[in-house]
Amino acid sequence: MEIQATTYDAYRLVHEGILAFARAERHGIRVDVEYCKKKRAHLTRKVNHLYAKLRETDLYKTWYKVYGNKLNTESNHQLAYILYTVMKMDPPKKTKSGKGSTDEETLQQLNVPELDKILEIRKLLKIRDTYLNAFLKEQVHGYIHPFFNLHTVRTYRSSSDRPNFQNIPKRDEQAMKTSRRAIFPRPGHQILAVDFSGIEVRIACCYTEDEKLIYDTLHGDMHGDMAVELFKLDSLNKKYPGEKNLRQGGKNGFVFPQFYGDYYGNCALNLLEWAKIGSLRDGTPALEHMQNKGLVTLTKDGKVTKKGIEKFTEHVKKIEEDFWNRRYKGYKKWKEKTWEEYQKKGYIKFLTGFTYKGVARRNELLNAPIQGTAFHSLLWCFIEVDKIAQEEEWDTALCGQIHDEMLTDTNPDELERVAKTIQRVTCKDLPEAWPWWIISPEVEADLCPVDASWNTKQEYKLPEVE
DNA sequence: GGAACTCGCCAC
DNA sequence: AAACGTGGCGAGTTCC
Repeated sequence: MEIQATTYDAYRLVHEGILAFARAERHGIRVDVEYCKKKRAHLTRKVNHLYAKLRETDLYKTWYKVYGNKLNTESNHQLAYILYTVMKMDPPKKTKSGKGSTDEETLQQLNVPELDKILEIRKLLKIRDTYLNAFLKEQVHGYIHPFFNLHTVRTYRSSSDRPNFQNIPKRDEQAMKTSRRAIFPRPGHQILAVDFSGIEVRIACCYTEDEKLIYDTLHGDMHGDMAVELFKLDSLNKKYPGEKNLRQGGKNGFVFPQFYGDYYGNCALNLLEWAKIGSLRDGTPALEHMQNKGLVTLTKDGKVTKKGIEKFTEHVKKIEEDFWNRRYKGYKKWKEKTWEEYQKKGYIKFLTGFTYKGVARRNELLNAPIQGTAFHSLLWCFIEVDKIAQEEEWDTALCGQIHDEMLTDTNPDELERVAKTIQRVTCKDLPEAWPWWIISPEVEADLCPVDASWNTKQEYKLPEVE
């Protein structure tokens, strides 16, 4: 690559980034203190109610016999001892340090109805303690001031703390609503969030210059294509919910894990989980279809047999080989070249001028430039938008950032101007400033109504910029 | 009584 | 041969 950013460019990005983040931190984010208090109490009542039910169960009675007054339902250590030592159940999964696991997946597999109550309690406590309580602890005069750090992450991404603004629930409906209901714009303002679409894949395009990857990103559907191959479908259409699930499986069970460096063994197991909730447009369950295609064998009650898992794993192995050796061979070549360079020199350089050095495993090393550079693109835009906001004396302010997304606390009168500016900076100015952006960036936006909390966001079509 | 650890779980 | 990248944080536990 002939275009080479310098270390000084990297330094400047961090320097200006810190200043822009400091302004966002000072601005802060409004929280509904009364709501947090009320909801916190409400969750406590709910949890107590669940505790009362749990106390009636056999599991609890066994637990009490062993621990007496030291019994603590939040202690996974105690729970593991009860399940795997006292009750002598076989742990379906072990933790890194080799003890029987008590995470959600494991407890569900154990098929003990009482454990569902523990999971429900865990979920509510997570919302109460990690989010609502943290907001209350950190708020000053109704505003939290999350920090955005540029000095903590090996890949030169950012992190956030006090409180962490980058892990507020989004996927789980209840957790999302309960947590984000606490986050508000300034009075009379509205929250606008703009995020890059598939930025890591696009950055991978810039590094690898893989023609097929570029084509698929712009015009194709790599997740759908992979689902078709993995589940041996004739075709796939997202408009059928069962087939949409299979596409999700292709994406989250294969494509993303592969890009992070996972291998066919884990992917196969993952994909079988996705297959359970997938079906064809004619209603055929995905697993049944897969059996018809000879990908798995099922027991009478519809479970995948051990032999079936082996068969499917072999199938996924072949698809993995094809994925890297044929489909994205340019990407593979880049991985080999980059790993070799690192082993020879002890470091690699990012397109943004940052140097990655020190001991790294292969997956870490190959992920770093992509993750870091994706974030630097957001950071560059954040700085630009912040500068324009200063120059033009906006009443609107940047107030936060989540790796590939920026949030503004927006004056509705300025909404169109703000949206246009962000659209222009992200999609036009960025690739002009950094010509190694050989594929066009794209952004999507969400907007909340005026004076409405973050859980009310709706898709917002950004104005066209010529 | 605090530091350092494990585990689980939220985000990208 | 091995096999998922980057974080923060609450709670429990262990160590000193």
